[in-house]
Amino acid sequence: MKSAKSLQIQDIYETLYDHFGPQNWWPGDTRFEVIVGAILTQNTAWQNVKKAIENLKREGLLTPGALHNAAVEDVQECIRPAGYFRVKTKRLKHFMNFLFEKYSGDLDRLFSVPTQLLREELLNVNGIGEETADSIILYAGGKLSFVIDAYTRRIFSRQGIIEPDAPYGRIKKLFEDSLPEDIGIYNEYHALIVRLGKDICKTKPLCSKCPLPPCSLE
DNA sequence: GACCAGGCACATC
DNA sequence: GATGTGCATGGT
Repeated sequence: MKSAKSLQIQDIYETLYDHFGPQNWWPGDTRFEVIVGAILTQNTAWQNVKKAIENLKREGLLTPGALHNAAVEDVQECIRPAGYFRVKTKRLKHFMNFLFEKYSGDLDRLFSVPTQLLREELLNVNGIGEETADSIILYAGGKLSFVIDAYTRRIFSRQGIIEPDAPYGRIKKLFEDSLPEDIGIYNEYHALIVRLGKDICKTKPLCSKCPLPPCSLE
């Protein structure tokens, strides 16, 4: 038995997919690159994160062992373009310490942990909050965990489907209860929301170009 | 030059 | 428990 909100959430997925097509996220060649990107993109434009990732790759630091052993100053210099470079270096190091102390630096072992427990463990790492944890689980681990972000709040509150200040977990549960348990859909839906947010539904929205039903701004 | 970007931790009340 | 603040670079 699906609520009206669930049906809207399903309809909006169809609309966005038809409008934008598949987004093929996450941009990144390896699981480890996805994890690093998830931390670096916190409150930061992906454009800037790309430069940081390229720097890390060029310096040979984009593997668990290399990043774990890298000097703090070297990491800072690579990720400077992504902003918050001091805090983000700490956050990367916190994750590496967790990965090596608990899983010997082995991502296969990390992602063999059941999703719920994995999420709790990631949230215990200083610097990994709910969105970053869910991004890592979904896009690096390929496991079911819907990602909520600022765009999701903005777009779906304007649609009258959620309260703008609803807790993260409530929004996440609404999406997960509304959608089939399908990695491809979780993957594409969040990516499509970001696409809509970046292109159209910004703080200054271009509502004339929005494929969604009329919202509270129109 | 102001404003924004695919958050999070921590201080303070 | 709610609210405020620091963190930093680069594009519009």
